[in-house]
Amino acid sequence: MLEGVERVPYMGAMRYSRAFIPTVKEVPKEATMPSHVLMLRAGYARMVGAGIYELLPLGTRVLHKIERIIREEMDASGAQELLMPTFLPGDYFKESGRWDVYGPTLLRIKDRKGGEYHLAPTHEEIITDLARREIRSYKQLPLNLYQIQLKYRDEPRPRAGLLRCREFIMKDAYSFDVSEEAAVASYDRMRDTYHRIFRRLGLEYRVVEADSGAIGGSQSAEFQVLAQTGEDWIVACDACDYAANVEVAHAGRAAAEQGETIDPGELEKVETPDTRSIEEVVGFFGGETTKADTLKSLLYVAGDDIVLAVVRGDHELNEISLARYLDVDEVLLASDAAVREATGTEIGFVGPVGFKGRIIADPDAVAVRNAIAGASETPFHYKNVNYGRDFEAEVASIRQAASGDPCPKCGERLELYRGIEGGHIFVLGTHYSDKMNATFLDEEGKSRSLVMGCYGIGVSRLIAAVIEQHHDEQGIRWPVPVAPYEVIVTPIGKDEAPLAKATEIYEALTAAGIEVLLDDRPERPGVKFKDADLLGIPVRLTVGARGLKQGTVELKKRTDTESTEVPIADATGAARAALDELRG
RNA sequence: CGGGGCGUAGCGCAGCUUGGUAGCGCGCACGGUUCGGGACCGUGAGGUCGGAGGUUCGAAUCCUCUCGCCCCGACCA
Repeated sequence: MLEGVERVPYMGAMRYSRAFIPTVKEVPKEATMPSHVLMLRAGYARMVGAGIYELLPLGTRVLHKIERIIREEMDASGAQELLMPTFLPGDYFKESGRWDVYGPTLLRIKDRKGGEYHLAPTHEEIITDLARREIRSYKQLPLNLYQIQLKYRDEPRPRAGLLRCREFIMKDAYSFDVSEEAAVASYDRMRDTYHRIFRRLGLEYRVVEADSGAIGGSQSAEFQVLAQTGEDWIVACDACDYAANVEVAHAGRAAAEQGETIDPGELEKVETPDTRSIEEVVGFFGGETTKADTLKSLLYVAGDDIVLAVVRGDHELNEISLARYLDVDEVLLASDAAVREATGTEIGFVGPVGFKGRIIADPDAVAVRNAIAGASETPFHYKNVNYGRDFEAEVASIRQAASGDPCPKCGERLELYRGIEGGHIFVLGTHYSDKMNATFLDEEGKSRSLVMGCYGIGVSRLIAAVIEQHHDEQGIRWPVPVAPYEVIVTPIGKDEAPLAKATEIYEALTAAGIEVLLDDRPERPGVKFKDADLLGIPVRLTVGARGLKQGTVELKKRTDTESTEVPIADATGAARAALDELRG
């Protein structure tokens, strides 16, 4: 027996006077975005180094809430949780080739004997190794295994608090199937599961087409949490379900908007000093000239070749689209020297007319009549450049989609959003199982490669993502399912009565299974209100002498500006009703 | 890795240009007054001025190197 130790319920209750919630008034100077500022100010997290954070008790409670939702939905989908090591021998990544491919992002460690190890940035290899050792028969499939744990990436630039860390918590799941079709079925099931998870977290998000990046794979989708502070740009159609990361988005073709009826003018070379950018070119020609009347010509190195990419002046080139079209891993913008060598002119005066190499032009670029383009001679531009007459090119969609572009699916208007990548799901196929010889025997006794999928959720990142979507000037406004406490009971005034009554209410709420914080600190009302708003607890019950006389307490939702009086006897019921209402 | 900024008390900052031995606000401790939206008065504790080297009688301040953090870009499941 532990004498004299106060027992408190596990999930439910906490007295503020005993809680470790170090709030601060001033904005820490290293933080710029709302979630970062608020997590530090409200005492949810502290920084230890760039991209390395401590989660304090409140932050940990939120993390556990998110994890719990993820576990419930993952388990419901038939996936099973396991734990894999974080500290890994280098052999597995060497076997898959990622020891080299990952480069400096992989945090490498040598042990005392000089053996090469690393901290896991992700676990495809390790799980594939487990699978090849343990899966032998189609009868063991399908199988979906997941884990929630720390991952490490030596990011070139950690930033934005928990949004981009070097150490972070991730849920990832790996599915194993007998065939591509079965793998796609697993993928679809995960997609549904992710919808449930993101909805329960109270997030506004879009599922978007995405680049599958270094992981490879035939299909992938990102779950992008919409936030002005997000790192990714996505386009989405409001009329249909098309949505894509701008990395891979295509703009649909507008129906002959540009006057194809305009007569082509005579090609004319114009001396245009100091016009290296499109802005400067437009400024030089002045008058009615707009960026859309010009062609932007960019020289790219693709493998051993140099190609000229042409987009309309007001458009941005999409390097991923260009690389895909050229079927290379990546394209690099040519250096000044390379441009001079290939074209004999300076950057800013390059153009398609007379270019003696491969030209890739965007459909919108070739549609421009009487365009202005570089003359491949310094310092000159051509006027009245027309595709077909003055230059030829391979036409391919290589520009970034932008706000107002037509949707490639339905033709309606695309809108641009910023997003935080909260989850990413992939069909991997046999990429890893082939490399690592992970096979099983099918019904006919034939050996076949396991067909895999992988599914990540940036769990710690989502804490910040939720705050980005749910805050105001005063502080955080947690959605009920992830709030560290559901109700804060705030006794006001120096008398005994409010604290005594508040304590009763606190105990009643706890008994009713509601998670409560009792602000029993001997602070002035203003301090308590400010802290309650900052912490973001969804429901506040204020117990003051004023109300006690009339037998009422005050109930205020964090998202409301007005409070309501409720009878003391009814406090628990009213709180529960308010929470239910907030949950929707 | 390129460009920019910042390191002085727990937090936010001044002092540096023109060297002379460190200050303000918040927070913290104690006493008193106050008590429905970050109160007030008084007293007090707290600093290797990021680190190393140099110049100088003397360095937070000038010089060199270095480490860390933030922002923009490059990069990025």
